[in-house]
Amino acid sequence: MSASALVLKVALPLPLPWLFDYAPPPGVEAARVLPGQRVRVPLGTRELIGVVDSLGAADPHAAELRQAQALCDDVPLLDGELLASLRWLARYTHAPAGEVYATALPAALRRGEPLPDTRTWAWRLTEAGATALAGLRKGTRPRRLAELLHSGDRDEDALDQAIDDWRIGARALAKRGLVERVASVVQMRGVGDSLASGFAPNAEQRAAVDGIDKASGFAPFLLDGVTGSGKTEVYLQAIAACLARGRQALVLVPEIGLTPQLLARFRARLGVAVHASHSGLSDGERARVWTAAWRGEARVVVGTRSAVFTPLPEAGLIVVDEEHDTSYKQQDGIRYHARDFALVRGKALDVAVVLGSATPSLESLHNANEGRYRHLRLTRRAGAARPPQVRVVDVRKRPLQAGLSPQALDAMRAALDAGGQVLVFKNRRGYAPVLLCHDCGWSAQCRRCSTPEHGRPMTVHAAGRRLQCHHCGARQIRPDACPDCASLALQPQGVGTERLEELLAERFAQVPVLRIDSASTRRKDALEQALAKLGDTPGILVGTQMLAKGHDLANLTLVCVVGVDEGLFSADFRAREKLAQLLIQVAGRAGRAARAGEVLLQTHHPEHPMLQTLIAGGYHAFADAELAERAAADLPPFAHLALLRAEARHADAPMAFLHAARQALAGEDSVSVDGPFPAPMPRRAGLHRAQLLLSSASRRALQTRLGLAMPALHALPEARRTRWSLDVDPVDLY
DNA sequence: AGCACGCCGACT
DNA sequence: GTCGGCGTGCTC
Repeated sequence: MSASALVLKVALPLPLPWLFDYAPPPGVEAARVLPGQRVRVPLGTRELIGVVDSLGAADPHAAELRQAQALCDDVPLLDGELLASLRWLARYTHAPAGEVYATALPAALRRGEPLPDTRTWAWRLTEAGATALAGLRKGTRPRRLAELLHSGDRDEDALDQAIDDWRIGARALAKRGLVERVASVVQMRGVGDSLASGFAPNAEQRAAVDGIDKASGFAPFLLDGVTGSGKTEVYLQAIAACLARGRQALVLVPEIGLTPQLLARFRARLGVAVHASHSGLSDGERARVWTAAWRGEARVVVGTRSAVFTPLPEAGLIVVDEEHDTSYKQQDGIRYHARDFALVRGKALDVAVVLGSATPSLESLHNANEGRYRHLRLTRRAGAARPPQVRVVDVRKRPLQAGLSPQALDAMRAALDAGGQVLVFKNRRGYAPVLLCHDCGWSAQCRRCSTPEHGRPMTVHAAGRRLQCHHCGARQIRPDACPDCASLALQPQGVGTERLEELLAERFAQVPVLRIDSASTRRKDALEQALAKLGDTPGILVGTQMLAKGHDLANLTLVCVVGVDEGLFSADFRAREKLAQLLIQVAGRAGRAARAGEVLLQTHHPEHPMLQTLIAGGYHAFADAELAERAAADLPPFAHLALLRAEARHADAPMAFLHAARQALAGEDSVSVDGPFPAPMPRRAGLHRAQLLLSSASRRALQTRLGLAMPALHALPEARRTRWSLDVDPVDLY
């Protein structure tokens, strides 16, 4: 092989920041290979599936050149806009290209499996089948299937809905020649017809739909609409218009937002196949949806976070529903943000991107304020829903039982006695509790970092014996008594609610107490089933964020929120934003009931400005105030962050690595580097964890600094003794 | 990330 | 005497 011969520069799914050179596979000319093609290559003793990143001259520093085994496809799977956007993502996250490509491909394709068959299939009753129908035993699966098919062919999709495990019956009947599988013709109903029915837009909805419709090229929108204002209707109209132009639409939803009801609504209204992509699907199903989109067959894809990697050769629109939802940020592996990446793709695809929420993220509101997004407001609720009454309960010096005050328990009793239902929300538990005085509400703040306007909470460390500032690293011994009121009732927040369900079950033994958490709701429809079983009868639901959305509870009359103070005083600067979003969502739930609901907030700080602003002025008043605070404190969206994390078995390895990393990251310009500090949760799964925080008002300066330092970080000897990762734009600083 | 290689403890 | 613990180093 001459020195000037072209080699394949292959991106492999390894945490190594370089490409691997390979000679083209036997019988393949390098010049005929295209970037984005999958290749099977040898590496050491194993075989891997990589993606051709580019073609070029062999790297003289590389080891011996080996030969790729085979190309997996005749054409690139990743090409055009998607390939370009993924390259951008690799650069932005400072992740190896191979890991980004692997993340973008569905698991089956990542393993090198061939592109799946994406034709839709239907089943038909043969003549023999029609004759034999009456002879099949009644009530059996084959009989039910045959009966269904007797009235006409059915798509496999439709069969999935109609008969559980119909394939077993189909196999039995097919063996006897009674049914056959036929490629089905995609039926497109008149899109306009189906949509027009039943939609009478109000002026705001009309304006939103028109704005999105009339946009040409890349156009980001923030669809900012209160609960029940009909955002989904606006999406449907915009998608219908997109379909009518002959383009594909991609809709991203949070994991809990992708319900069978939502899909049914989309399918019923749009009149075309709606492909769903989420973690509940098998590898094969996911690969089929991806491939159908790649082939341009799938016209509407609705999916969760990873669906942002759906190929869209004929893209017309991208929708991100509940754009503030933090589940859009991947928390391990490639730490991408699906909402942000959707915008990058929308720009590259030159299409409209609609971010929808009743409680937009401060990032998106800031972008709208700055004129980077068009701000569409929906302020009117459909129907007669009334906002619930919000009551702030001062729990200072009150005896709490499993975190509940006597007032809350009394209110629950009253609501249940009146035949109503009760929701108890636990605010997401603080991972690094702050110290709070139960008698006067004092909380531990860092003396060095806090200003009168902006307190910097200290978090409880070392089994409760020490306080530490996560921002400047200051430490102090935990005081025994409150510095303000000398009370001894100092408590780390976030403890004491574990027994909540137990207590409620004990106290209200005569009604059902349903616990809804991520474990119990993982199963499809588990939440719906639990709620259906409860019906309209009195009962208590206990849970976290998960409960904030979903099925309407017509008989819900009381919502209690515990853990409000954890949100008010958390060391996590996003805690107040998340709390405000939760409270607004909760209020939306309570407001949907036939009778006016009540929301009860337990706090040690009834006068807290955040609560007052939120209750009196609503989410936007809160957001304005919070944005002002973020600006004053140099926090996102006014500053850009990157977090370098490290963890290892040995206590000193992460700190040693981060100290060395700090040297490598040092520079002259406007990027500040804080740390390394032990992580707010300093030990997890037997590993010692620490982190280094970078921040800058200039995204570019931060990116430049990271780009320059990354090769050095990989080369550090300390890097081999610790697991480390970089998180650009972290949403959680732990 | 895997996987091999390598050098020290309790087992058939 | 060997199986296996995980530390270290390497992968075109």
